[in-house]
Amino acid sequence: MVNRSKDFLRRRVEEDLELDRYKKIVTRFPPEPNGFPHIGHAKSISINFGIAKEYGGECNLRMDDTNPTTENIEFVEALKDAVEWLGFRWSGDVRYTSDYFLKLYNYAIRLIKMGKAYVDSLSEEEIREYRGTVTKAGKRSKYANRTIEENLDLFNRMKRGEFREGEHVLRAKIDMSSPNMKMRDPLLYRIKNGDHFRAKDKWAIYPMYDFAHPLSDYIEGVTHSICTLEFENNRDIYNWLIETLELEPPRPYQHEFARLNINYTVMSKRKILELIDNKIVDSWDDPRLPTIAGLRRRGYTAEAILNFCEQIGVAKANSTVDIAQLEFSIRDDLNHKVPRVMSIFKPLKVTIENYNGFEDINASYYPHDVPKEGFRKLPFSKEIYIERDDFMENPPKGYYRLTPNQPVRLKYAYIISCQEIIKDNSGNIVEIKAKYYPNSKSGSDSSGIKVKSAIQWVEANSAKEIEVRLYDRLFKKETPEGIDDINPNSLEIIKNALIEPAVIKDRVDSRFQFERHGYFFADPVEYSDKRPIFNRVVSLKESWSKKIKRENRRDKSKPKKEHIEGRVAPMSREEEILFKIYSEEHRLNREVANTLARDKELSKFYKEALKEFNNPIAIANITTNEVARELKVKKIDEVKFTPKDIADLVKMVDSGTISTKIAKDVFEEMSRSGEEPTKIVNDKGLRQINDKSLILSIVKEIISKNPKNVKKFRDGNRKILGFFIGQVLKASNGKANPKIVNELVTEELNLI
RNA sequence: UGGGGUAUCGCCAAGCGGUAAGGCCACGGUUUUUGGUACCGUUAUUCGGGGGUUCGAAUCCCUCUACCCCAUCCA
Repeated sequence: MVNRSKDFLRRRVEEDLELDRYKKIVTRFPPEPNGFPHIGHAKSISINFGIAKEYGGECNLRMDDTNPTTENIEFVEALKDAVEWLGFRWSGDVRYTSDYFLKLYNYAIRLIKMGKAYVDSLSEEEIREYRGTVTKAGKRSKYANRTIEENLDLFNRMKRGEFREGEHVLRAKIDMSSPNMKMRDPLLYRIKNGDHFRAKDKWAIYPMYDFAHPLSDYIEGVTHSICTLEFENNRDIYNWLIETLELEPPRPYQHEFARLNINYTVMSKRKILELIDNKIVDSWDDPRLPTIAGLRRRGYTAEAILNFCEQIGVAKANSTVDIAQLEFSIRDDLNHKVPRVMSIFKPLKVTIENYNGFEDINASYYPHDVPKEGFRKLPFSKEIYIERDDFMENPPKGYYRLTPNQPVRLKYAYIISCQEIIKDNSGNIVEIKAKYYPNSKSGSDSSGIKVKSAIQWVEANSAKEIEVRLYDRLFKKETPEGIDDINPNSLEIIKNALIEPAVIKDRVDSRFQFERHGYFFADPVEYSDKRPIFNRVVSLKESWSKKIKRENRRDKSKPKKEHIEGRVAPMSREEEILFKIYSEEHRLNREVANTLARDKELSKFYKEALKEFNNPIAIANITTNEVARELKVKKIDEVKFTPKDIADLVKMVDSGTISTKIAKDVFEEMSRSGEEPTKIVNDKGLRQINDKSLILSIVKEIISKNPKNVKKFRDGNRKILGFFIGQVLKASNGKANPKIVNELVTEELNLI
């Protein structure tokens, strides 16, 4: 990760720091303790704690416990645990929104006193009706005009528990016809009778998210309140509250990023809970679940998860990450960490008829490319087990393992070849009689026999039995819709797998690679010496089985989406007249004329500029492009340049004093400082260079400095022209006439 | 449908007017006592579509399209 470019959040943080908006960065991770955190939370944790760490700030862990009916202490613990396990430390103690209830209550009082909040007594259904719809404005409740005293009294009595749930709520008085539904007098407080898991029965009213969240951020001195995309609409309330309460700066700002989705799994608390309730998985820490507890129990490491979070990046586009990316991150991590051992899942007995006696073979735990040391003893005798799949009587082409006429190496031990196949009455292979080559021992092989592969094995009498749990993706569909999409084979249990004894006796690690099978983790809950249980974290990448499958797979390439062309809204009568004038009299091209005709402000601006300098096409072009951009973000009376300024700018371009490229820079400066264009050009000496010989010398210099790119050009890369033009322009501080540069560069390059 | 967002390779994702980064996946090859790893190579003449501005556009302007979010007394 050499030059990893910064994501938009980090860029914003850096900007805020540079402009001295904050002395120190404070972020927060604010989960609601109503479920176990999943890998989506890990992404948020990684962002919030990561940013705080990188910029020398702090990150708070805050339990957003404003809804007593769903929250409890078990989830608080799971959340704390997850953050710690991922390796982060929160600043100070764990925070709780419930600790701020009194402060929040006082803010509410202030809002009421300002006339900005009122107690509403509409029923739940009425409130819904009054809210209107996305296309229809809502209407305000008749209770909205209660006096401040009435509101204060009612709110106070709500707090004291004098009312039943639903009788009254506190609402902000904002705008019932706001196009943003969230701003239609949002609820601030509601009555809840049950006990809160921390505040017990102290409160009868509880703040809503939209009220508690910004204020809690403010109370904690949070600077960057980072949340997911679905809260974009809530940002208006966030700002409204802070502004309306006239809170002392510095204040926090909310920023949103896209939540994590992964294919073949589900990420929401609701859906995970559904799996637990339907007994499809055992509990929150089921190794098939994308919960942190599940991943952890499966054998994922914190490093792998953190790497994953870093790899997928942070952006604002809704996206679904391929589960293969997650699998990569754990393989990548475990590869250089864990010992390799041999295990047999489906044993096939092999009797080595010409071997007698017993020996202990010294075998390294790590392959040559893992820079770690460690050995164990591998018992060897004439009776061993190999994997059933590692022998085939009638092998397909390209099969590397043991066959009636293909020898194979027993890893760390000898080369064997098949002498006889023993079958039972129904024709199943039950045993292989083999012979070994005494001079082929690993490390001192003088047999000269070439084998295609080495396979794993265990010695029959010393091998230990283990249970292995082979986990696979939970759903068979990429985008699961429900329980019907469950992968019925998401868990395969092998009760009597065999493993070399050192794994059980020495226990050098809790994670192993079972060679050629995958990475495994001693189940932290159910493992015992009597019944050792290993979870498969992830299988190894396997090109052999894929190659076989590929042969009978059809190509199902997706057809490109068909594009539907929509209809442009028709012009009004006046617009049509304008369009006609612009395109026919002023000879503007249709697109420009169209843009101008449909936009009254632009049109007016254009006409005024035209009075100053009669060059309709040039004025129209700059108006519909540059001026239009400014008008998108500012109102007409906020822009700092006048039509005359634009006309002057065009005049300079027209006369060749400046190039269009310089004109853009001047325009930027104009809209920033409001200075006159001629002054800017003079002050900065921006006159363009038209002297051919001067430009030519720069061109030659650039060409001689970049032989590699010259070669690219000669090899047919025309786009590289842009590189040379850019370089020449840069060398002349942007002043060289780009048309001439273009001409000369092309000429020179073709000469070579 | 009003508002707010988003579109760059099969999946993520850089890019902010001057040569379309990188990772995953896939595909070849080399090394290998793991059909693993590592290493080398291949994979976007094109950035949702169409126009326009410019010497030059993924980037600026116009327009169309698709998808996501908002009408819980959830967060």
